[in-house]
Amino acid sequence: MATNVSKTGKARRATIQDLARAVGVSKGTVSRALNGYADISPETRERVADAARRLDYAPLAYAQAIRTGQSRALGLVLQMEQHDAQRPFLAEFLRGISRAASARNWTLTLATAEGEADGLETYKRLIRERKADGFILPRTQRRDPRVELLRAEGCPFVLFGRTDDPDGCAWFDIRGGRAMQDAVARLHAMGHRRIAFIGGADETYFYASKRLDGYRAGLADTGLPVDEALILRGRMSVADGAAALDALVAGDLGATAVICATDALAIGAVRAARARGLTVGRDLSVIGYDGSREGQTLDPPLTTYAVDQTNAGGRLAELLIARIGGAAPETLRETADAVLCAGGTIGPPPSPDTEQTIPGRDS
Amino acid sequence: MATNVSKTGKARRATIQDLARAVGVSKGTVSRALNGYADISPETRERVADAARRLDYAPLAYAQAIRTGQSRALGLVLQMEQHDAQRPFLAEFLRGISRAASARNWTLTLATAEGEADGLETYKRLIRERKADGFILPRTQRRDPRVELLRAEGCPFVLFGRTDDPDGCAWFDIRGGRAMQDAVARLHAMGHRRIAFIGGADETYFYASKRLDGYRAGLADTGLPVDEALILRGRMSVADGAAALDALVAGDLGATAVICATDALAIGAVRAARARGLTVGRDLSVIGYDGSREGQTLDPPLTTYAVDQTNAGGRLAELLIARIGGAAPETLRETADAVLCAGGTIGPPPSPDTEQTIPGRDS
DNA sequence: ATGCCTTGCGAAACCGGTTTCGTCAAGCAC
DNA sequence: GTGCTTGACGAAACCGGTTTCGCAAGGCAT
Repeated sequence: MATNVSKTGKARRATIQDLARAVGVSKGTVSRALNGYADISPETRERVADAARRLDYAPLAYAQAIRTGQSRALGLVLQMEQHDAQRPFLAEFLRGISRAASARNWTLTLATAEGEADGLETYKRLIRERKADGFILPRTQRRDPRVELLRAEGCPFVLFGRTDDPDGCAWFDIRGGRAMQDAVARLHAMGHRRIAFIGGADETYFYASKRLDGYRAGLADTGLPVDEALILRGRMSVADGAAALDALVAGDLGATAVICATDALAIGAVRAARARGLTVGRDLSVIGYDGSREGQTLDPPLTTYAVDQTNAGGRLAELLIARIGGAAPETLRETADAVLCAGGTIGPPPSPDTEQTIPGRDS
Repeated sequence: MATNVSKTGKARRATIQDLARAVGVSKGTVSRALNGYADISPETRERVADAARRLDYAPLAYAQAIRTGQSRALGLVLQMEQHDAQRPFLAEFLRGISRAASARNWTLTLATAEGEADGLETYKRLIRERKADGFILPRTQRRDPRVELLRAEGCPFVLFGRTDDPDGCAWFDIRGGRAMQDAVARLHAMGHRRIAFIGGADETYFYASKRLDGYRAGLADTGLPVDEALILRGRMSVADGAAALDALVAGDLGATAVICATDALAIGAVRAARARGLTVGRDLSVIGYDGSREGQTLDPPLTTYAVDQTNAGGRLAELLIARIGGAAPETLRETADAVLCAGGTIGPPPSPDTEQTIPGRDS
């Protein structure tokens, strides 16, 4: 009559004791069997595993945590002041993390913060109360106070992006610079010779500076000269993109293509170009970076480099779990490339000169 | 020399034992003092509180959980197939939850699921392993399998929205129907007499049916007849909105205004109207619902009813914590209204008749 | 047969809290 | 002064796991 139903009639979880009784061994043996200790006979291990399946037993992470100090929870703190960029991808990013975490029976603990200072306080609180065993740090800066804090606290973490001082850091990064470089090559191959760049003014973020570097590298690869006048900076909003394009046209610098460090900038550029009566993809080529939904709902859709946020979240979760497990950070560094997402906003340059206007010359 | 620094030199958390020693009482007394038991003298309580502050002591939620069964974690499962609608607001919604939760020293455990079946499995897993003490259910359906599951499991939950059978349910809901009703009244006051409605085809969601009800109620209030031909249904995408507007114009039903159940539909309607050469806000009035960013970046911005997602998340967290604390669900039911967010997409109807075309008659 | 090493498991301590129970001293009524 | 109640706290059990330690049984060499 000993069932796992309490007096209230509600089904009760099986505990490790129940399992031990069912198998006829001590609970210490059950624990060691489930955790892969070597001093358990294969036969006993098998019987324990069977019984666990039958009784639908799973250990409580928080009960384990009290002894092991680990609660199998990944931490993520979203800083809400960074509106624009993070928002569109959030759901996919979370999906990636959550999927990878659940697959290994970890969970995701999420918090939000209102600014940098509040963010740091939030990390401290979560660490002090051990709400997470480690953290994923989105949108890293070149010099990132969060990294310094977590390093000092001895708390495991993984960067989404990179930082200037890689000491003790594990990361997953998308090589945005490489995408910019590829963009230059592509546009050059199409015939463009005056290629402008609209990037972020704020190079405290690692990715912002890397994208500009990539643009420069692309010019170097193709042998095009760097013209600083073709490099425009703004914040990362749509309006900034529009303003930059206006400045570019007003400067009359002969640019036939514009590479934008983000889709938001690119969307602004496309709008401003249209407002001036230019047909994007013919009179002017525009290429973005992000693979945002908004860019794809443009008509024609924006040519851009898409980032797989679900994959990024998943890899970050895996890396962090490994890091918490004790792997050396140096062994936990991965990068991936953004992939070109063909749209309709690039094409050969218009033909002010002879080259492409000679009839019949299409060999 | 007894400090809270371990051999490794890393700062160690103060435990309840440390605190007990510092005050000179037993750890049971400390626990009871901190948890507000009556059998502790005011003086002792004060000394314990002081020492806790000095030692920067906070109990570990998972150590408490092992005895109390509660880990002070709110659960949220996002179902990823519901792309469009949930995504734009996600960050703000999470912010609301997280803020309210942290204020009471709770945390948010987040998981994602790929579909309804996977979602239910996810809830089961989280419940079985007690990863959360209760759940916030976003996007409730009229008959919601999650509600049935949680009810059966005896696990506390709060709905964002409502459901047909309110038994045992706590909720926070935005009265979308009331917004639709208000929209009709407003348009009627401007002079519109033929007001169409573009809504969702799928009335398994409570809110979809409520919005249509609201539209009908608005017509009834103003004495306008219900013309079923003016009620169009689609899924909730931009394309559906465009298709519905096309159908409306093709039907030549004399509609001068369109109320849309979501901003996505409204954006589609605006686009389709423009494609036909209509000036929205003059030739045709369009009004949406959601307060989405996309709607506000239209030019002119969409007139819509905005939902405060941060507040919704916050209220839901509060209600759920109260529910977990044992409050009766009937006492935990709140509603709020969406607020009109004035844009430029509505105006008086165009004047096919004399009324508004008589020159000089602008008294 | 003896001694030694290995294998496999039980017993018990332990993690950091909560809660029950018992007890001692003070206060009060008589 | 005695008996009873009350207030305030300590001791210890407890929650559900993990980990250490010790020991018995069996195998092997001698």
